[in-house]
Amino acid sequence: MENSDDNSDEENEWTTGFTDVTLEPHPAAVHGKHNPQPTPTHRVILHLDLDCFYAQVEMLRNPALRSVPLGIQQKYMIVTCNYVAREQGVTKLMSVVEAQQRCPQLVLLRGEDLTQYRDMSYRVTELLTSYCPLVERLGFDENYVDVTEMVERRLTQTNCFSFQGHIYNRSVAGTNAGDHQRLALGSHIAAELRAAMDSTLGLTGCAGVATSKLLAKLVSGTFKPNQQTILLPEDVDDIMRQLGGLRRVPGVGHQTSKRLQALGLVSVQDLQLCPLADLVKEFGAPTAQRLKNLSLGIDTSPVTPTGAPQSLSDEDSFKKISTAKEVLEKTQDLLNSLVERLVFLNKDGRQPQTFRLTIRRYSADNKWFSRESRQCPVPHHIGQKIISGSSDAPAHLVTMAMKLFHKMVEGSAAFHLTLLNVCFTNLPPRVPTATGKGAITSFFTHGTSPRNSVIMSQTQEQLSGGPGHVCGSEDVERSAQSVMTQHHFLMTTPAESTSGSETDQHALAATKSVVSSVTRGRQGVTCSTQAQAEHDSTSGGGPLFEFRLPPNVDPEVFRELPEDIQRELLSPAFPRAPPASCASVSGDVPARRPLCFGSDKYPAPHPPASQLPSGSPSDSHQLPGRGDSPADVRSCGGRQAPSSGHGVPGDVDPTVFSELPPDVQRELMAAWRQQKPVSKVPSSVKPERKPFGKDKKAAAKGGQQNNLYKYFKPG
DNA sequence: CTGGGGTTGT
DNA sequence: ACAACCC
Repeated sequence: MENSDDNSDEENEWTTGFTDVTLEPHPAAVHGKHNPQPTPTHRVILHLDLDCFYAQVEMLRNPALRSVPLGIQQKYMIVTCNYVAREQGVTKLMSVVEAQQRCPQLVLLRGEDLTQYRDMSYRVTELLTSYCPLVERLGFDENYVDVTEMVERRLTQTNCFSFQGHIYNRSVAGTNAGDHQRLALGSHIAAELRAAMDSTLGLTGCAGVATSKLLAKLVSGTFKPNQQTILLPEDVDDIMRQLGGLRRVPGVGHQTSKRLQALGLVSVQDLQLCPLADLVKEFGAPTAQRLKNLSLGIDTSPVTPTGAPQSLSDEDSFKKISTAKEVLEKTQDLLNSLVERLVFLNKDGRQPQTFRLTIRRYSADNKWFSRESRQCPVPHHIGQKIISGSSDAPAHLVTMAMKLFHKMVEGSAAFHLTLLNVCFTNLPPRVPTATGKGAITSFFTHGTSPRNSVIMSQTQEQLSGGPGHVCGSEDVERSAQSVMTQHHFLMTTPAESTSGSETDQHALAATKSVVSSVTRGRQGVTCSTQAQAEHDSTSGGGPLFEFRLPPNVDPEVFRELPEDIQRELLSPAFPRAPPASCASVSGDVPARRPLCFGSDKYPAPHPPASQLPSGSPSDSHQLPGRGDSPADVRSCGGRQAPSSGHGVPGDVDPTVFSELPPDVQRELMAAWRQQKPVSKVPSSVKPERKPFGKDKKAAAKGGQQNNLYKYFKPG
């Protein structure tokens, strides 16, 4: 909402001190007992970092991999590996050869195709966003969350404080949580978010709790894996100096550290003590101040909600490409998958206005450096074709790409490329329409729409309540109602939409039925796909995605469908056969495991995190919606089985459940826990409900129900 | 034998 | 268009 920066009308004590920093680090954190006012004086920032993310995704898909050393390979590199492999000396960014020397039984999976990782990554961000709107992504496996407002809210609801997880450099027992109320509350929120990630997505990770992004990130990795750590203000200087090399400061990259080294600065302490004037000469005032602040552990940068991506690119590297024909074919492949991705992403109708082609030329000397690119505008009608799934759009794009290519490489000259990249940028900011359709499509967005986010987070706050506050069932009901209402919008035409819980339940039942039929359908379809060819995935000049849509599918309608369902429709076989190396490990590995949790999907031989070197002893699984007694009961150290039996009623297909948006999942679970409204949704809502209406266009403009039924009709 | 993505700033 | 940063 527009008043999201609301806390600035009060005087804030903490902003001024940072600009003229010549003093030592501590911002003197006195959030005091003398000041019981709710005015937020200190931020509480979380950094969440998933454990060996790609490996975790693969182990979710095939739990047999949990017990073997697993590496994810891109070209000649191990980009990440599970902890079994790490115990045997495999590390991130190690060459495949060395990894295999250290660990001959290492199981390798190809990780060049990021599709599933990206999908899961956005599910995580989406889940976090459903609790709190201020979520910033950093890569695929890290998120910052600004939980200041949630903390302030809980501050008003409790006067009993405790820490969850570790405290940097200190013992929990010897530290008074009452002296660090906000960070203490933040640590509970961190634990809840991690528990939510585990129980709804089956993913584990670390968290850091601190007063800035910088500090939260630095502290989050103190105890790995799957643990969390708080940094108290009095330990800021320690953690900074403990870093040692300047290169380890986030924001100081290779170039900057080299320039600093040229100034004689190598350790964090060197930079802390360096006169600002010296830095200004080398870097200019703004960067100089920023660098010095970083060295002091000072970082005022806000958590900026990432929202929908601002660019989409697809690239491949190779040893050599030296003919125009090869360039054309590679470009075609890249464009096919890029366009496909854009359509997936394009639930909200964004249209790229710029296209860019990037190359890397081989050069023995400066192998790494040279990337060159050329870009051009995307004509409006082409953009239209792209996002509407028109079959000839890629042809136009290939033409554009080759023109751009020849702006960099002369037609007659010899060349040697080692990389090609195609990229859509300049995606226009989304304009939420005032119409009903706008509201509907906003439901389908990645949860990154501010409007959507705010709604969800408020809902969630009501659900979770604060420590010490037992959430009233009224709150739960109202919250559930709000989400049901959105489903109702989704599933009914405006004419039918009367308010009332009964209608809402029918709408929800319809959702379940529809999703159920499609997910079940695909399980029959998918089986025994090929062993992935050694070489590249998708063909040379393979069919455009349009051809893979069912014949009578309106692309516009298609765009409105949930992502998972879109993907299923586009590639029913979902070609993801376990590579040969995997087959040797477990002959039983199925052709394709649906990418979601649930007892029938993930056999869950052990609950996801339970076999990991145990998390912090105080980790509890406080599920949202369960108003727990005040925070001092944290001896509930045992983990409840997270992913398998988390309270989904027996008459609900876990597959169906898992395909619902994460926030809706939580709403439903909350409602089930309270034995509330939706529990009486009939279990036998099999596709008996009649599809009606066959007018595609009319359906697309109006309610979604007809369209959905058209796709998923039982026949 | 260093990947396949992303963002911001100039 | 590129360089820097992040993972």
